Amino acid sequence: MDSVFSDVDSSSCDYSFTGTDDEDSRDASPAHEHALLHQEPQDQEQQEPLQKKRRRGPRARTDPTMHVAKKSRRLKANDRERNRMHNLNGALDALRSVLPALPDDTKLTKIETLRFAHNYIWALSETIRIHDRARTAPPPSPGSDACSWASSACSSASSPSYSTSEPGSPATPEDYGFVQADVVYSYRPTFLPYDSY
DNA sequence: TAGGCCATCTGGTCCT
DNA sequence: AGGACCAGATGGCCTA
Repeated sequence: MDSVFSDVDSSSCDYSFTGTDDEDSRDASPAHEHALLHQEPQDQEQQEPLQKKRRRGPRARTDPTMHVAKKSRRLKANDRERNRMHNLNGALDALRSVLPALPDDTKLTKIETLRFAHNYIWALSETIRIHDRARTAPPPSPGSDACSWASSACSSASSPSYSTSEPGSPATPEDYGFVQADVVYSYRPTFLPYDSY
């Protein structure tokens, strides 16, 4: 079963209809399919090291009786969808690039990236809010640590970091707790709403 | 080997 | 009509 796809060139996208019958291959020649699937968006994919190339599974076969015109539309739709997802992933990479890097260079998963970005934005806005309040409000009493917290947090806002326990299980607030000058931003009990996603 | 993550295909729905 | 968006399904890759 696997052998059906195992010999598909991982560098190409010629993985559609490879299992269809003669009837199909008659009208939709592999060359045509290849042309359809090798419009622009494949370039970026080919620039990547061929480490993770997904081949379509059995489900990726189309109805053998499908008309050529319909098949062509499907192929184009597949191509657009692939391109769309590549764009989405590109945006996700851009988002990763502006987030504080993990100490061990671990790449955040998609969901981790979104959650972390959410928390990061929250932490930054919170820093600004506290900083503004500290500037406009009268000096707090000596016992209050709001000002000291804000100042320490803001003075070192250049390199926030977060703990990295288990990349695959971002389930604890500590995983995404920002630490700035020994101030853990997760002081807010409901800091991480990710469990409500 | 199981589970997590991911890429891809696919058909449905909505929008232009 | 065709494209964008979405969610479900499926199988490959990787790691514990």
